[in-house]
Amino acid sequence: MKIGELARLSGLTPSRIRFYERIGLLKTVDRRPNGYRTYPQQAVMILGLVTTAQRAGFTLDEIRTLLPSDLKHWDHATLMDALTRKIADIEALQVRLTQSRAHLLRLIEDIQARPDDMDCAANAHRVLTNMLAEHPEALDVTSDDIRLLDATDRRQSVSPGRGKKTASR
Amino acid sequence: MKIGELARLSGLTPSRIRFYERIGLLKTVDRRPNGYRTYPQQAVMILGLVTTAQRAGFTLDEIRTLLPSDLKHWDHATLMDALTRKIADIEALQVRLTQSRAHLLRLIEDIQARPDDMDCAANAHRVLTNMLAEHPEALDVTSDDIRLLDATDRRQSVSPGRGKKTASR
DNA sequence: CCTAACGTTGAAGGTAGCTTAAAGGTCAAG
DNA sequence: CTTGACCTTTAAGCTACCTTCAACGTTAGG
Repeated sequence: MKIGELARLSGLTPSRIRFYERIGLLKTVDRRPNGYRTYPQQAVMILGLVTTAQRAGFTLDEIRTLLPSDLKHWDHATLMDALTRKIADIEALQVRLTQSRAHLLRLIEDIQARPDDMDCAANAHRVLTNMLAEHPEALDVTSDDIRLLDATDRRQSVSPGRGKKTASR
Repeated sequence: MKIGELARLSGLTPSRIRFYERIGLLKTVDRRPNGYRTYPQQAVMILGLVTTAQRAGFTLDEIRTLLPSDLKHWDHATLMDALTRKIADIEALQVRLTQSRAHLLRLIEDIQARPDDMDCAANAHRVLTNMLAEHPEALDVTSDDIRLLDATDRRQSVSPGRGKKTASR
């Protein structure tokens, strides 16, 4: 079949199919005398495999190293290993997402939990401080630093502060 | 403070801080007579906020539109809306990941469930067919098409198939 | 024969979020 | 005075995954 038909059958664009060929992902392609590419039926299955693997989170590079030239001769051990590691990756990502979600929920609650006697600016400050205190890993900042920020921010200071590390003139 | 110190306090590289300034993410910056950038203490908090928001899944573009120039004057409604939608995004992603994970697990099981009397090639074919049959959305392919592939693959056909444009919808 | 649809190529563009390079100015210490 | 750490700029590069463009050849149908 020609590239257009393969595109229709696989749901990919011709440009994408040619791209996959260029990067060595689709090797089952011949040429007709007129220069047109011609594909075996198998190509549909290969492309389906590629997009499926992509949805599962594999990069094209990974897919290329896993994909045998002949769909019948897989490297069983390598494949199983890759699948297992990909599952672990997914699980790690799920953990991160769960944390992010919880973090956002806490943030929403925190914003809404504004004491009646607190104005918006002070509430903003309170929420921000809580948030940054919750994740000190990213900020190379000690609790001393947080307290310091706290103070300077409250004073709305833009003047040359003279803290410990913070005040390099 | 100068950019080096801000980099140390925030945990970001100077280039990244300059980059954020260039794309309008960090506007609290002045210049000394010698051309050096100089930042208020607040900048540490802003950068912390940016990286935190990034970890939560916000793009820099989203962060820019949400970040007020003054940390004390947030657009409360817009912010809450963005947070809520981001949580929904995360949940959608979690669903997808759960599906991917389940899919990979099924795939592993399927590969291992090779009947004793089946050779590797046939098993590979069986697994592939199951897999592609499971996700017809991506492939613009009917079960008829699958059966077709099935057949041609078995016959190892590479012949000039001017196959009827089977079910090209 | 003409036209529309299809095919070919190589190069460049685009997204997101930075980093790196090149070429230079500033500053404090020894 | 020199060294080295710091600062400046613009431009280009990088990863991943394609798309788009320009310029051109081929084929099927009327």
